[in-house]
Amino acid sequence: MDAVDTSVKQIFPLFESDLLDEINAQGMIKSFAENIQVMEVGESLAHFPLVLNGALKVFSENKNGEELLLYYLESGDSCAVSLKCCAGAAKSQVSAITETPTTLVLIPTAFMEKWMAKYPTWRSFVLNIFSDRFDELLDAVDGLAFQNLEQRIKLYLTDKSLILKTNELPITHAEMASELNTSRVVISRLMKKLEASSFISQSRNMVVLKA
DNA sequence: ACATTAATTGTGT
DNA sequence: ACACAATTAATGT
Repeated sequence: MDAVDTSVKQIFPLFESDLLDEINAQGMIKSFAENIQVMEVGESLAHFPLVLNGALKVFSENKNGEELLLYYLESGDSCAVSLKCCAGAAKSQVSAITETPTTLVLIPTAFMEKWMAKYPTWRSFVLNIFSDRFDELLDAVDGLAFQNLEQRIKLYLTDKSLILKTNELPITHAEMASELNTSRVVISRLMKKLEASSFISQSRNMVVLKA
């Protein structure tokens, strides 16, 4: 399919054309609607995902069903955790859910390593993915360890508005609570504060970031 | 247009 | 953390 080639090319302009051809030949395009579980804890991966467009959130989930948001993926990203899984044939420790309608290119894991050796651009792409995600993870951990919840909320909201490309965020306090894994009441109280300091304004199912 | 209900948000202990 | 009050959106009549 030529559509594959052209869109991959647009998003990963650095890839050499041989590599694009291989992606074109081996990759499968898959589109998802918004709010679809793309990956679940415990699932093992036969394919390595590249995000063409859209956005997904990646989070870890404990046995009680509590979530903790790790990071967002958007166009041009991929997931370091799935890289690890490919390499070690390990099972995924995280889940991913589409945040907007999303399309992915799925590449059979077998090609991962071949391409690493064959294509310098692929190699550096993969290394970059690792480094980017690692940084984001550090941020997340830093937030957990050192920042107060108010800071985390601010970060969460600004991040989300970046991903969704709007500052009108259709979320409930309960959803935020589960992603940042606190209780809803605490979120409500902090959100009230943020509203008072006119960082946001809110109404039912809606938070608006102020400029 | 009004009443009923369910979901979301606010507050006091 | 819990319980409950207040508010708002959705639905039926």
